[in-house]
Amino acid sequence: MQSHDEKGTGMTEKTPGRPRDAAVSRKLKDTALRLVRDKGYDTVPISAIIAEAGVSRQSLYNRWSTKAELVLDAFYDDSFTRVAQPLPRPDHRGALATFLADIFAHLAENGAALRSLIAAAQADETFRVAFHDRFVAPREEIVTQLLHEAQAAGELPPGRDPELLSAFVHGAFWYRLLNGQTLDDTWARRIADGVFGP
Amino acid sequence: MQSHDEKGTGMTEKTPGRPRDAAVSRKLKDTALRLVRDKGYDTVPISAIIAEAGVSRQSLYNRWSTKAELVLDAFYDDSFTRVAQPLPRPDHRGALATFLADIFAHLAENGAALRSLIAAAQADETFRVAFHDRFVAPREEIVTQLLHEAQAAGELPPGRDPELLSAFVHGAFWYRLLNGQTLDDTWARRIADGVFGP
Amino acid sequence: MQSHDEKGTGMTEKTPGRPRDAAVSRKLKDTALRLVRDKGYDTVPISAIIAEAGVSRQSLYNRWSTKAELVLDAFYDDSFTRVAQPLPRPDHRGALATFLADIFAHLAENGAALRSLIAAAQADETFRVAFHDRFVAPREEIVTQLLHEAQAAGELPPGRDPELLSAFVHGAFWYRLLNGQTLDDTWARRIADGVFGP
Amino acid sequence: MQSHDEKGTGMTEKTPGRPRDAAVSRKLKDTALRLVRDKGYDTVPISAIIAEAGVSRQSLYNRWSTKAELVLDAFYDDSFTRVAQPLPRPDHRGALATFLADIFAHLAENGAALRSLIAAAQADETFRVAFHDRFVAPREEIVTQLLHEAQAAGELPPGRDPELLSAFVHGAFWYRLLNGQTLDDTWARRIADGVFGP
DNA sequence: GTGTAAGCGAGACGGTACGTCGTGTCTTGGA
DNA sequence: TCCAAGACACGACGTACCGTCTCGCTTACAC
Repeated sequence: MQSHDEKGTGMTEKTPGRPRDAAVSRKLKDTALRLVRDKGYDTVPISAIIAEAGVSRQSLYNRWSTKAELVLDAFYDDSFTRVAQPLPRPDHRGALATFLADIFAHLAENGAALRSLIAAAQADETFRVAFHDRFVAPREEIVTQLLHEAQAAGELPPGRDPELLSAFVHGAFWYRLLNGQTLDDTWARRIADGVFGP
Repeated sequence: MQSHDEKGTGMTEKTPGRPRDAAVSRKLKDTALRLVRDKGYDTVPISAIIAEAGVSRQSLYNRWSTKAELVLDAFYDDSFTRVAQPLPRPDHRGALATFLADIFAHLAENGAALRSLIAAAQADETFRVAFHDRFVAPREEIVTQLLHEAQAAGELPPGRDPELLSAFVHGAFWYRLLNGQTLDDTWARRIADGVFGP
Repeated sequence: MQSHDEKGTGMTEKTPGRPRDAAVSRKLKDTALRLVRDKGYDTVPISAIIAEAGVSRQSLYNRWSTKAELVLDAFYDDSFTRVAQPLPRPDHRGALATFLADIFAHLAENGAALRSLIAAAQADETFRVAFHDRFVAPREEIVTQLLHEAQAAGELPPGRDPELLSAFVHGAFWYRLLNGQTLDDTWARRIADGVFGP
Repeated sequence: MQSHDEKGTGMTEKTPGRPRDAAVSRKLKDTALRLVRDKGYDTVPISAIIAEAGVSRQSLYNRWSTKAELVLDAFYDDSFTRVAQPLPRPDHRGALATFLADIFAHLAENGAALRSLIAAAQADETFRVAFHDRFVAPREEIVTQLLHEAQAAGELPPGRDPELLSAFVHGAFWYRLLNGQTLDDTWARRIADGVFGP
């Protein structure tokens, strides 16, 4: 629940002057999250966010340089972000299917916003990196880890390439998401089966 | 080399008045293509395209409603668009690797633009559909077809799911592209091997 | 009733493209004039002018670079601007008094605006020059001319210095105006008497 | 060398708490004076003054409500402000010329700032009054007094109107100043001659 | 001494205004 | 009807000041 992108608050060193008002950050992130979910990323102008949040323009720019960064932070704070749910061990195939099904369930609410974040990432390299580090990489790591464990447990044939399979899994996920296709439990199962084999 | 998106030219019905100047369309598409490749999709304003093309604003809007549609058309015209290169039959695994390697080679030049098109597609549903129908689906179909043939030829185990594998292939491609990772011959081979098994 | 400051319309050469809409200029100048008269020069933001005029921001900047230039043009167009009322010849002292009394009468309505224009002129040299050339100098010239004629007619002693006396006249006017003091017929008479001697 | 406008220090009543730091006032006035002289009144934002002075924003607002008041105070402190130099008696015409020449000499350095103070006075009535009381009225009084004495001494014809002549003198001064015209010894002499007659 | 009250540097904060940019529609004159 | 040129309404942007506020600290005086 703590921010990563906010400017100048990297460390907790004591700074002179009036401290940033946490409520302002809170309101901005909450409003941004809500508006982006409701109307979509680029339909929402910055002015709308600050107006709804009842906050001054400068207060936003004091914290974030871009709408993208604000929204990224907002999503990170959001529960959607919980990433590290422990996966049940014995059945790795089922674990993967469940993990994917969970993510897909969240996309019902956040899919549009996630798509717009991916889109925004294509126009801004530093944002892309931040987005990758905080959202993409952790999830990919989880799957890669799971596949390695499955291989160690003999559930996945030793010849398979976990990194590649992880890219397959996330790729299939992104590909369908960005092409406006459905992502449901069936697809989660199908992907898991495709990875572990018939 | 013929346009699909251009407005009002679907049929060759006789219209009264002065006919559209094909050179204008040509200049617009060429300029759009060049500028987008050079500076990126959303760095290039429409004003810049018409200025460079030496064409009036209205002439553009007579043909396309959006920058996205123009650029889509421009890319469609471009050689990058050739999609249906015949695949050599006997070795399907190798055919897939070659097919991917070809695409990846084109991305060296067009990757950035393609990414921005995918990004633009996230904000505009009708554009997304057009983009999908003209760029995404054909290529996916090629791979699906190839996998089916490979299965028929016994090169791919019968238990495998060609549609899913096709999603894996394109997903891996998109995933790496959109995350700014390299796509080279090695990856093409690795993907093909991942699909056909070790 | 024709503008001097409007950009790019110095000559009546035929320009290609859609011509400027005279109604837009009209509305801008009228609104600017009214608002400045009512609320004072720097109390009126540009945004208020364009909002009231129902005109786009760019349309204003197409014509004038500054609020100052717009307002100056607006005042120039205004009847307040009529400057060259012919002065009755025989009685030069009375003519001067009448001329001043006329101006003072106009100040009842425009005094505040004139003060704010003078103030604005102090911050912007080019505006100051424009203001001087179009408003100040013509009036000073009238008085100087009148004094010369009076001198020729023997009404003003030959030893007097018309340029200086003209500066005295306008100076007294400005001095009282800018110091918030009254300017009425009595003062007009008093100034005229001071110039021509008892 | 003592301030008039500073808030809350009118009397020397004992106030509890830490007393104001005179050095802060000093630094503010000095910096304001210097910056305004160098770059002009409205080119200098308050932020620049406090930054240069190394003083906090609040410390300024503790003392003055406006940039205008601060600058007014700064100028009042400045040597330019010395107003009451005794005038030599016998030759009143020469005394006036000298008085004006002195003022004009100071304007070489302070003219721009004085103009901007006059400008600021047009937008703020209470400031206008303060400015008038401290800068304008005293000087006008000196001249009026001098003219009365000259009249008593028979140097100025009894029919002349000292108040009007004083307005002439200062008016001519302001008029030329605000219109960006030169003010030098020649003009001082010319004005004096105009007042006393040939 | 200790408490109280204000000054002080620093900087956040809600505002307001600014001038620029981009978009899609429109209105000229001429082809 | 097309075309080049450019005006137009609209809406968003990021910046600049302003005057107020809230921190933590310091400085005086009163008790």
